[in-house]
Amino acid sequence: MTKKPDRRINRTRQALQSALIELILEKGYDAVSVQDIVTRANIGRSTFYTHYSSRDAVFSDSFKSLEISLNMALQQDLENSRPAPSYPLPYIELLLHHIDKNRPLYRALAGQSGGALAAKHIRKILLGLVSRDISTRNLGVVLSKTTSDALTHYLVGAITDILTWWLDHKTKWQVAEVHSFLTMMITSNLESATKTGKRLRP
Amino acid sequence: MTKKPDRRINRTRQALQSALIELILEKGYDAVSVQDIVTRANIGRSTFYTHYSSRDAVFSDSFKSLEISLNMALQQDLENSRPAPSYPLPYIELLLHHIDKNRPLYRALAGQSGGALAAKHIRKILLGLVSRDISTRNLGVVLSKTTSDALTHYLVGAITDILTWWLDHKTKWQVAEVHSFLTMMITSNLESATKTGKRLRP
Amino acid sequence: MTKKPDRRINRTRQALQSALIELILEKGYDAVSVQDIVTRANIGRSTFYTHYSSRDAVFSDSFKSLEISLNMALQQDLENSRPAPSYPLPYIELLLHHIDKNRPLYRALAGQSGGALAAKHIRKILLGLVSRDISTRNLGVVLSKTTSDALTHYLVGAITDILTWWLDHKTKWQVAEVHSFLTMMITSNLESATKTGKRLRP
Amino acid sequence: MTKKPDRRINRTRQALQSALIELILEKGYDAVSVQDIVTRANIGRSTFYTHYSSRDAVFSDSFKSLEISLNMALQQDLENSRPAPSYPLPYIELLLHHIDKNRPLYRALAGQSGGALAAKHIRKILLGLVSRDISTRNLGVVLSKTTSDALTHYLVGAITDILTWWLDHKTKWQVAEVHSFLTMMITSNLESATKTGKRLRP
DNA sequence: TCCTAAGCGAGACGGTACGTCTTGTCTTCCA
DNA sequence: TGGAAGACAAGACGTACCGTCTCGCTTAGGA
Repeated sequence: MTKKPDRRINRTRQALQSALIELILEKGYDAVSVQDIVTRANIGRSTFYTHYSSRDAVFSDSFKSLEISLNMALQQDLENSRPAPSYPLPYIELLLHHIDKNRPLYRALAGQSGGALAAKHIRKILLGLVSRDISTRNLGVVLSKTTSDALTHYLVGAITDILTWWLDHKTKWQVAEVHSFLTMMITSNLESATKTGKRLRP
Repeated sequence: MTKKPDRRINRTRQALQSALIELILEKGYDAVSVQDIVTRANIGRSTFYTHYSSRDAVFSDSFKSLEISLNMALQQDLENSRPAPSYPLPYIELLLHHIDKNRPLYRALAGQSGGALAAKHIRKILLGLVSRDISTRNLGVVLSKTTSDALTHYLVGAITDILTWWLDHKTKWQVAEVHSFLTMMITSNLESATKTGKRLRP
Repeated sequence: MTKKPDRRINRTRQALQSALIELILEKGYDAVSVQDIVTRANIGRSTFYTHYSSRDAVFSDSFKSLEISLNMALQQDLENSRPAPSYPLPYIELLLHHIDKNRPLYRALAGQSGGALAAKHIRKILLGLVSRDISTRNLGVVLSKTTSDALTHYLVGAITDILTWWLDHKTKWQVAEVHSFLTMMITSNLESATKTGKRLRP
Repeated sequence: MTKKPDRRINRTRQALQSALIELILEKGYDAVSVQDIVTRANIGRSTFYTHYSSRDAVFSDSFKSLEISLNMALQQDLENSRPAPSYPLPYIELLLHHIDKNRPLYRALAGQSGGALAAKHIRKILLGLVSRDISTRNLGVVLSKTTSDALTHYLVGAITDILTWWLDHKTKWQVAEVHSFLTMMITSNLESATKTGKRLRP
């Protein structure tokens, strides 16, 4: 028999996450201490530790909600575009819009340990999506496991760096332009990999 | 008239750098404290701070020697391959060998704040080299400044992620295979960018 | 509504004070560092600083208990001896006994910065008592404010130096003998001041 | 064969002493470090330790010159007033003038460890003078050794405290008034001691 | 509706590491 | 080659966080 959870718990976690985000925007991730968070959230120090093991855990939890909604949207998008996606990686656009909307937060994270954490999460999401994409396209048939792994990492690295670069140069390009650029580049990589794979395994 | 520097200074810095590297290999970057370093190096705490402002500064200094020697080698390589480099980014191979040789160190850095620092340095070096490469190939003529910037970051991100990935999967590929894969991918990106550039600016 | 104080606080302060006294007796005041105290007391360094601002503050606090009990005893004594104290400064005897009992501690303080601190406290106590005594005797009526101030400091200085001298020469005199000597000297000063005062203000 | 002392030595010591005095006047004794002194004096750190063992040693050395000149003056004064000094302790006046002239320095020392040092020196001088004075007056004949010791410390303590008190209350009394007050008090103590001594040893 | 378990704030506590400061020794370089 | 300059080892200082803990108060949810 599962007990009904105390509803205060979510209130507390929400308060901590909000406080953290506020503080990141104010001072940057690295300057935020656990003490800062609990003070801002009007939460006792020990209460913090009953919910989270560290500042990073709060951040990851905050991120998880983004992660879930993003994943859901991407999933949706992926299914809609079947069976023939006219261009590769349709979910990239979603990601671009997500970053565009949360630019102040991502800017406050940039170059700090929170940035690395966020990048890790995004990379993880992308890795899953890109690798599935590559399988779907039957590139796996013509590529060895290692090669398709490498291809995946190549693309993920390229995309995340473009995102990071774009984060600090919004003025230069709109979402559409970044998207178009990435589409072009990724397409060329996919084609090149296909050709080479075919040549190697006729 | 500049004063002759006390030769003890270099001895001290060398001792600190060696101690740091040793400790990174033993415990991982994040677990190494300033006190650990000075204890291992038999250096007084205050002496540490007369030479470096932080642990990261020691690490960056250690890295600088690598950076210089790498840059020199790359420079050399670049000049030798003129006027017609048969394949793009000849210096990539050097980088791969460098990482292959220092694999234990890079592994100890991976995922820790030292890893981010190292990645930052390598990224900086690559950014310089790749952007110069792109100019040399006269892609600058057919590409807008922003597009060639994006291309540069695309390639740099792709390369660094491949390096990171390879760092943890040595068994899969030898240097030659990584090099060949990168050459293929980068070539396709460069060609694609050229074509698109030409189409846009006939 | 006043908050109930955490009872751990007194435990901690008591531990710090005891540790300090122990260490003074072992090494002398000046050789005792904050680190020594917290190590001996099994107290965290930061906890020390939440309670006291320095080693001297701990010592002053230790002293305060003596101060209070001494003052209370002196007060008591003063009231009992009314209305006609047969000899001046009856509380001196108490002070002599106090020092006699704590001789090892005072010896360990002598000549060190703790000695100066202790002397300052005792001087302060004496200043209060002597100046009140002088007022009580109506010397204030015949003496100007400045003269009675000077008289107070004259007597306080004389008494404290006798105490210090006696501290290192216990063998020579017992409490009774010091007391009798001081009574004689002080009496002569009080009489002389009275006469002179009367002569000046008939 | 005694070596001719290097003239530079005195120059160096003089520089260190002057620097110390300057710094005491600027920041107070306790805030002055060895590094401060050598920096101000334009002297190398090791050179400092060639000449003095500590900051206090420099101060004592500075003081010694005062001490010598004071002692000489006192000696002179003592001889002139023979065989029948009309009032006790003629040298007190000299001391008062000395303090009056160096008031800024003594104020900067007050309450700090330098103050204790200075007081120690002055006390030592006074002890010598007072004890000789008491012998001269043949009080030694009527008083036991211990009693005359006690009398000496009683007077010395009283005088030094009056000096300290006066240091911070210049406005109240001029040298003459302090001198007259001390004469009165001391006289009464000497007479009282003589009477008691005679009564005890008829 | 009460009452009991839990969530919670407050903050004391033992620790660890920090960067600064001062001391006294020891090495290097220069005149 | 002797002494000034200053690099160095040592270690205390006061600060900032950390993660654990103890303590009462409040409050939600089941009896």
